[in-house]
Amino acid sequence: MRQTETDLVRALPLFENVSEKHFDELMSTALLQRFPQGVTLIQEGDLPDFLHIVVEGSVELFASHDSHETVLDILQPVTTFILAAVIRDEVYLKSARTLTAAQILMIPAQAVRDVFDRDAAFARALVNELAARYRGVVRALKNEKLRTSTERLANWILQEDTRQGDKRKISLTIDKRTLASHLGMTPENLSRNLAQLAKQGIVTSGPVIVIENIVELRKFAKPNGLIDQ
Amino acid sequence: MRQTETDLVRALPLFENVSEKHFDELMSTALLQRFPQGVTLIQEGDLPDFLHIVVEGSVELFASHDSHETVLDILQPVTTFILAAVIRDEVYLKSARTLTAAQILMIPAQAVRDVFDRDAAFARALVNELAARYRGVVRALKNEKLRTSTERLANWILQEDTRQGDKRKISLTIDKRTLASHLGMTPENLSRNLAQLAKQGIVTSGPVIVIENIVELRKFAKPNGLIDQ
DNA sequence: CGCAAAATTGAACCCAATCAATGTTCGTGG
DNA sequence: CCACGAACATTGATTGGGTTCAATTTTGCG
Repeated sequence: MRQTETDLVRALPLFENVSEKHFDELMSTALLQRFPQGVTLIQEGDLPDFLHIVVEGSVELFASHDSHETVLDILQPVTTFILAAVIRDEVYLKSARTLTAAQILMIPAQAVRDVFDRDAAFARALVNELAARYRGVVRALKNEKLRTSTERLANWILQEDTRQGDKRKISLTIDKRTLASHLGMTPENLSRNLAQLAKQGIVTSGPVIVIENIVELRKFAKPNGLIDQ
Repeated sequence: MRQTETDLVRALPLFENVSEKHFDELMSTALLQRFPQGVTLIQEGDLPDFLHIVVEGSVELFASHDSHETVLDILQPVTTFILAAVIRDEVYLKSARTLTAAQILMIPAQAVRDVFDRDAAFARALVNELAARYRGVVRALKNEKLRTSTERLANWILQEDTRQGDKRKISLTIDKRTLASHLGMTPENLSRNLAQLAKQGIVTSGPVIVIENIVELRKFAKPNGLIDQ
């Protein structure tokens, strides 16, 4: 593992205040691996071997039941995942697969639990990380239960515009099928919803979305600090 | 606060291994209060003053947006709530109200954060509690996204039957409106769904649900250890 | 009893998924 | 450089799950 990557991980809130000794202990047994696109990293129902951290690329978390599948989250660098399962040493509730080629740091679950028992700063950081994740899922649940799919899309566009620097012009980095499932809808519905939002001043052509009238869009989307962050 | 109640709280996994000194510190500033039914205990958007623990009665967690409301969870004794907001000292994402008359233990948020910084056992217990809660929300999200409302009801009946001692005869302790919103449906739909489940051997009369054919019901419900616990 | 709240039933409507057909884009190889 | 195929995207038609509104029945309680 190269120094730049170690530094990247070291800078994560999760490891910021961990002692040098314990950090080295965690990293010494860690693996940094490259995966091609479309690889299943973990499978719901399995017991956790590693704490995973997306260092590069993107990863989708999903779950299946009765031959249906739903995307629960899409992760960008740098993010830990399946922390809760590692902490409790219980089976994964979600599966994960790479959406793009990706680089994943894997820290043995036992090492995480060991250091967590001995390093108070790490324990505290874990609580904070978990609390943040918890709130993320609650937001997702509210988004799902309190909004229509068109509203979810409108809010996603507003957030993505902010993320891309308020250019009122968004470039899609993931394909629309993936975006659709991220937003909890079918690809067909994403098409229809984008067409629908033309009434609110949205113009779509291929992988580019232009916001012509952000006031109208905001009025329709009704962004909410207790759902969106 | 009476000794029996202190003992009850002391026995919670969250406080089990906390030192006597720190436990006393937490309890000395805590308040144990009785509330009538229908009282709003916390309001989404407010900053947390207390960590709450349901000691008696039941409490519902809900959220509102654009004049719609959805129930996110129903809590029975003995359970902490809004832990994540307290840890991070960030606004509540949910509101809480009593469903019945209830007794609530309230520990000042600052005291929780103070002890958490000094007591490693408490910090560890918090991580475990939070991880468990996190997994609970993930299960709820999967339940919502991967099942129809009739399936959610069927699974709820199976779980409730187990909880009430496998008598194949369930008594409803909460009214049907509340149950409906807990299961993510309208009261009208709960009625229809119960009628629907007659085909699977469910007989409903008033607040009593009888399971005549549990094999059929299971076949329909398709319980799943990665959604239901 | 008699009233109010809760529960049920019916009808119309809405949102979203599915199925099917068509159009578009893009990478590959001739 | 063009032709082709495969995956992706759009559009239309249909269906289904679920909400809403309205009317009626049942329940619980003073």
